Amino acid sequence: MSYKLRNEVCTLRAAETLCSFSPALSKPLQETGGTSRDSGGNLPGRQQRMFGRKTSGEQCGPRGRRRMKANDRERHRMHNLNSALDALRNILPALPEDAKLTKIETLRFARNYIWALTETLHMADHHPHTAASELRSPGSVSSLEWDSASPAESWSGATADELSCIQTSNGHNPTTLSHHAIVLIPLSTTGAGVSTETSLCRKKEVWVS
DNA sequence: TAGGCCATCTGGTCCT
DNA sequence: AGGACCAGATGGCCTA
Repeated sequence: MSYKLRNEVCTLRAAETLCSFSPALSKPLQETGGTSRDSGGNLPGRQQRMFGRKTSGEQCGPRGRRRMKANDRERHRMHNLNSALDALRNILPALPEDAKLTKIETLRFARNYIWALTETLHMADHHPHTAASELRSPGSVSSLEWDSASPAESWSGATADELSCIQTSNGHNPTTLSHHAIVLIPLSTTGAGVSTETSLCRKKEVWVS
């Protein structure tokens, strides 16, 4: 089962569980819960257990109603947060269709990506005459953790103006992506003494399309 | 089977 | 008072 499908099932069950608590709440969920995740599928085990769980939201009375409203808002808030993450994933460089970054991966990759772009701009200011035609073929490879917490440190092997473009694995199975890499193929401005390829990769494995 | 990831519920805290 | 935000808890699914 793909990552995406797994989450579809998960959200579906939660949605239907919610409906079981209060049919009235199913509407906002369908409207905002955003996404295709809320449609289709059957209702296996997890929901059965959720049905059985006694929550304060199930209780009638003012307190129970307040809790249910708060739960609804919280759910809505988290859906918005996830939508923002999806939007962020969409503007990150060319990931394969099926490959969805996890939340933490998305944030870390975005951070690293921004860092790379910033450094590229910075170096472009210092070397305005540098042309894309000077792109060289990759040579040595230095592997870096894909979700490195500190891009500036992790990418110290390459000067900033080397970081020019980003490629990704084009594997179709999302689980394969976790074993492959997103690779920054650098531009060389001087052609001397610099590493020619820097990668963001997971599990120390570099894969270049 | 353990670990990772996820959605949801929940109570506390802060803000308007 | 009510909403937003946060972090902990819970439980399901998947992969290695």
